[in-house]
Amino acid sequence: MDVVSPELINLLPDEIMDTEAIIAEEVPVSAAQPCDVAPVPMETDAPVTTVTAQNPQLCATLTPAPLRSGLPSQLTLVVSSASSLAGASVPAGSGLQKLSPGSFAISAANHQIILNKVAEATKTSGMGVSASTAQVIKQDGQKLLVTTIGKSGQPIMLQLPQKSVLGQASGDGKSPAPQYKVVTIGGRTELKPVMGSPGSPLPVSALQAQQLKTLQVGGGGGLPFSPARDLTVVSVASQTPNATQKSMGVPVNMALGQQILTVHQPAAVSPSKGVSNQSAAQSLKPVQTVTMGGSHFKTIIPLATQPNVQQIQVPGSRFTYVRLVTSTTANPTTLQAGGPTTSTMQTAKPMVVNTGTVRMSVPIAPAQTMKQMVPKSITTTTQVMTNAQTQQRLIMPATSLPQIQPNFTNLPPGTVLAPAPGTGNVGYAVVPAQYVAQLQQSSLVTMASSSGFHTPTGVQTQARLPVNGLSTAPDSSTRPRKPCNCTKSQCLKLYCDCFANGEFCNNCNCNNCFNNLEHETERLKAIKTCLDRNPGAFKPKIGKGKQGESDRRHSKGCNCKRSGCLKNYCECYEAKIMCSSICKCVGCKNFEESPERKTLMHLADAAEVRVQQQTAAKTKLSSQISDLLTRTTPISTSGGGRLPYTFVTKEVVEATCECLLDQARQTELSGQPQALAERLILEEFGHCLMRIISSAGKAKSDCINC
DNA sequence: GAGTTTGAAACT
DNA sequence: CAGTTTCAAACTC
Repeated sequence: MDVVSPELINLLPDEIMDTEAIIAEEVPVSAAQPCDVAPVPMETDAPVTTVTAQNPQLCATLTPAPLRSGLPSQLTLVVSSASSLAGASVPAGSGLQKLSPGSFAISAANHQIILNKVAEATKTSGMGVSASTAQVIKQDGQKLLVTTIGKSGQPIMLQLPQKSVLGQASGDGKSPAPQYKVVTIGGRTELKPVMGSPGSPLPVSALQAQQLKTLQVGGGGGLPFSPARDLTVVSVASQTPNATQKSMGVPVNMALGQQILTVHQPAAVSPSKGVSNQSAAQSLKPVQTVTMGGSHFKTIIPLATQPNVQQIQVPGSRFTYVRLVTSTTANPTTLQAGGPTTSTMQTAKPMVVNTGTVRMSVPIAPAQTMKQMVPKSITTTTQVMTNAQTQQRLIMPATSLPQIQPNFTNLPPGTVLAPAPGTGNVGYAVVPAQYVAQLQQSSLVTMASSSGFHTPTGVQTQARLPVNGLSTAPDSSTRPRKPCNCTKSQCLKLYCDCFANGEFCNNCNCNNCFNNLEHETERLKAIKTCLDRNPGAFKPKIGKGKQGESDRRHSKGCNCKRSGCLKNYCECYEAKIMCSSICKCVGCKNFEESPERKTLMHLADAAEVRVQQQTAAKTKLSSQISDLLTRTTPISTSGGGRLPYTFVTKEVVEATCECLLDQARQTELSGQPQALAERLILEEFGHCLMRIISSAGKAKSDCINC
């Protein structure tokens, strides 16, 4: 049975697809909760191993089975709970949950174990609170997919709305559309019972604390995402129990570190991508829940081993979109796009990390660099965010996007979209790839929601070094940016360079800045306002020519009146391009043959050379001094307060002279008066002496110490 | 660092 | 669309 389509596979975290992991993995049942493995008659099509869990705590045991072959491997899986799993097919009190032989299959191709028809568990609902809530998979027709055990040991549960995949098989309308629950049992030694302790009267239901939200972001239905790619994502949101929510017990450990991923399963057998499958989307169960820890259950995300960065590559868009995920108290909601639901996303791996308070994904970098930047910083980030008190959110709600952004491709990177009405705190953030770099360099990620994700007051977290913006093309997505100094615009108008370039303010000097995730709503409104005024407001002003930079030109042209377009007031000059016919400038001197321009360029080049030479000379001098001091310092003569004289070697003198000559050249090139030139040279000489003395003194003290 | 100049953005 | 105002960066002293 081909349960998981290639599209889905692409969506799955690596752990799930790790065949080796499951093969090599030891039985993941926690030692603390030993499980009895007992053969139980089941309605299975193939002999399997049974996995039992001690009542009332659940545990699951997977007996490693060869999965490499294409044939369904035999596996025994017994999930049992004496109180909750005493289904009809399970001897009462035996504590065994039977899985019929036909109830599962192993899809070697997908490295998944498919447990079918665990509906019997629902019959046990009356046997106790635990049974009624979550200890078993109780939805009739549901199927449990036990995926491979991730190397990281992170259980991953996937919900596969089955109706869209296999629901056709049950098209008689009488039998409920089966659903697949994909559960990765990766606990290893971390595997712990999901249920409460035997003494606990109440089985702790993860559903009480969490819920899954299924979001479908489709393009064909008017959503701003790519029409070619639809994505269903699920947020796991903390919540209060909701009557509309269906609880599903997970007889495996879903403790710390779990990942929950819901993927809208497209027509698995359909070879075509992008085929509309709206009915499938509509068939999504609004809520799929997993019983875990307790009402206050929190999941600590072991990010070090997980691909936290989730990116969504939108065809036709130059941006990489990422999801910000936080918990939410919103009611269980299924957000669906109106358009096609076939998931063909190749690059995105929706992964919702669940915490009791905060969950997130990290803004993303270009796809090609994604994996490089994921690990460490994300870990730090998430640790911080786990402690936060507020909730972050998932990607953009399909229902609200059209209202917010008529043209998604015009969204500036960094756009944070407001939560959709009625969806609680679920929202989306579209973050530019550049911002990833900011995050990468920032030890603290402050993706704050309006409800209180804390950012150090008054401190932006931009990590990008303020490099002269002139050095790179302004339309470059990687252009370094100076910190802004906005005071009145709240950094929400195009006056603000950060905002205009779709970046969050970071390490800026702005006052009352709203260009951050703390002010998502305001920022969103501002973006919308700008786009209403000018749909291309966030498009690069300097368009690339057809044949490279030589054809770069300002998209609108400048309007300079007094600067002659030879100062940085002029956007053309600032971008190091010449004015073009579309410019409306007066007295323009920024054209190819302009002598003024040539002079300026010459001076600029000279200045650049000067800086380089100066830097090189200073570096050389310093290194030579250090080298000489380490080799020739006569300690015996360095007693008292006198410095050794031997450091004034030939090399030091030569390096000093180089510095002085460089200085002389620079003053000459810049046309400085002789008096000033002499002064600058003398000053440079003084600097050299200071460095020599300083290095000598340091070397002296070092030698004394040694 | 304060003040001025400049031109894009925003506004009317 | 044009004129005016606002704004922040560039520039000067």
